[in-house]
Amino acid sequence: MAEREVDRSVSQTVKAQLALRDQILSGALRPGERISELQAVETTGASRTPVRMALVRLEEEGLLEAIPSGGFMVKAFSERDISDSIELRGTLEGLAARFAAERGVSARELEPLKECLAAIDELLRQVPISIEAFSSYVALNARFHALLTELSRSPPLIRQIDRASALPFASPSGFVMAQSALPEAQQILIIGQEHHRVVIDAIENREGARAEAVMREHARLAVRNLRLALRNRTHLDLLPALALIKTATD
Amino acid sequence: MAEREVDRSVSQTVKAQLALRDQILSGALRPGERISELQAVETTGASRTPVRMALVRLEEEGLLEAIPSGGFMVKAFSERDISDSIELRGTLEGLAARFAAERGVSARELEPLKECLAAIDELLRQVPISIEAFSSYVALNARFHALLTELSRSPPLIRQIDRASALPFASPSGFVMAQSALPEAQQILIIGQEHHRVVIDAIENREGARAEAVMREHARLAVRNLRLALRNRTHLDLLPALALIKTATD
DNA sequence: TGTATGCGTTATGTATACAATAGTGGAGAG
DNA sequence: CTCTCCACTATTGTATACATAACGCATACA
Repeated sequence: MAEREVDRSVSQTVKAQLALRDQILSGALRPGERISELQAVETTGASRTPVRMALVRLEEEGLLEAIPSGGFMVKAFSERDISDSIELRGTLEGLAARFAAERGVSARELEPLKECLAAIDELLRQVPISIEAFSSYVALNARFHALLTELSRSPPLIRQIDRASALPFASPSGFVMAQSALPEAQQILIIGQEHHRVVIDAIENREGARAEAVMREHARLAVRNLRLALRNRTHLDLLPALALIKTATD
Repeated sequence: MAEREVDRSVSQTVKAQLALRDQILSGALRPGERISELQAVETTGASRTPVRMALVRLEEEGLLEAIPSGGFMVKAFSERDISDSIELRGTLEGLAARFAAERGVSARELEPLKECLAAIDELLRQVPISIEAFSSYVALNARFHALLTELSRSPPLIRQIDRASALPFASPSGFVMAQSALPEAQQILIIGQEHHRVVIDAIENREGARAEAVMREHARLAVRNLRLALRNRTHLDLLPALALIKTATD
């Protein structure tokens, strides 16, 4: 019998949660597939109690679905579910931007946002963009959105946005990855960057309505691009998050 | 030793979750107070495993907060947290109304909404409104909002709205309860009812922007009323949900 | 041949035992 | 008298044993 290798650095619950999430997002577990606790115990190395806690968390996170008769299955999403999630997130980010604008933000707090902006500008100067630069872009973009969310100073809203981003395609990096599958990718990234610039400007000038509007437009752009990207699925094999979309068209 | 009385009709996990939620919302457990598993085991009648699952769920729900060193405590909310949550919910409901309007809703689907509307009208005809009628109003109002949310036909959005309503004051009945503490309560309920009427009309005529706008206004009204109600706290002792608001002014 | 019923297996729900850690109180020394 | 350190206790984190319910298969009967 394999003696259990216990890693004491992180809790078993967290370890199991991360491992299971990886399995789901990587597509190792397919949508609709039932997830067996025993199997999860073997693959994660934790015992049943932490595995169960991880499963409950992932269910609340929206990646799993409880089966009425017991147990959990990997949730399946339709294309519309995904695009709705993106729009949902854009709406919440719009509210965050408005809060930031209305409540006032010091120049010092905007500094890191502007640094992000400048760094992204630098990356986008390359035509065409390299793989490494693209991956830096994804990270910077996610950071920009996270910082913007923080500016709202509203813990409930921040929490909700985090939740809404649990679905990989609803997260900023999800946007970006979907867009990367399009031929006109770089042009789209530049438009998105323009949105970022406008929202900062609106927040600086305390124009709440404008800040909100541009973030919503930002999300609508992402929705359009996602739709386009899904039309030519050829490029999308690389996107593990796509594994979550049901194969059957509903 | 007391033999454990096992209720097989519902799962122990659900039973524990409901019991704990009750304890929190009723104020039996105060904000900031650490919640002891052993104590929860005694009060809920379930054993530690289901209790822990319930605690995890309540944490994801936003009612509890994980303590870094282990365990959970009852989350405390500032007045702004609550008002932000109401506005957040209004924003999401606005999106739901817009989706409903844009995607089209059959007359048959609007029927139950209109019945709600009529029933509420009937109740509000009493001046002043009786306690029983008021409690019917709370239920009908919650039902109206739930039905409206459903019309969006967007599972991710519906899910998110449910989540956003976990905080008691962010729920429609929370709106109503806060409003009920005001002298001008009935007048406010009538204004709210007017909003309901407008959103139905907008959805029927497929005016997405108008449907969205009125739901957001609806929430802003609730925020204003909450602020007013909190000014004269005298009436609010009756609102158990208030137990979640931190006592210390931050 | 098809359907229904019963039994067996498997997986989940629940309970509890064990381990480890953090917090607390007391005692001793400076 | 106060501060620090050690030990003990209480509580959480983890593992596993036990109970129970669901699913599948096989067999028998219509």
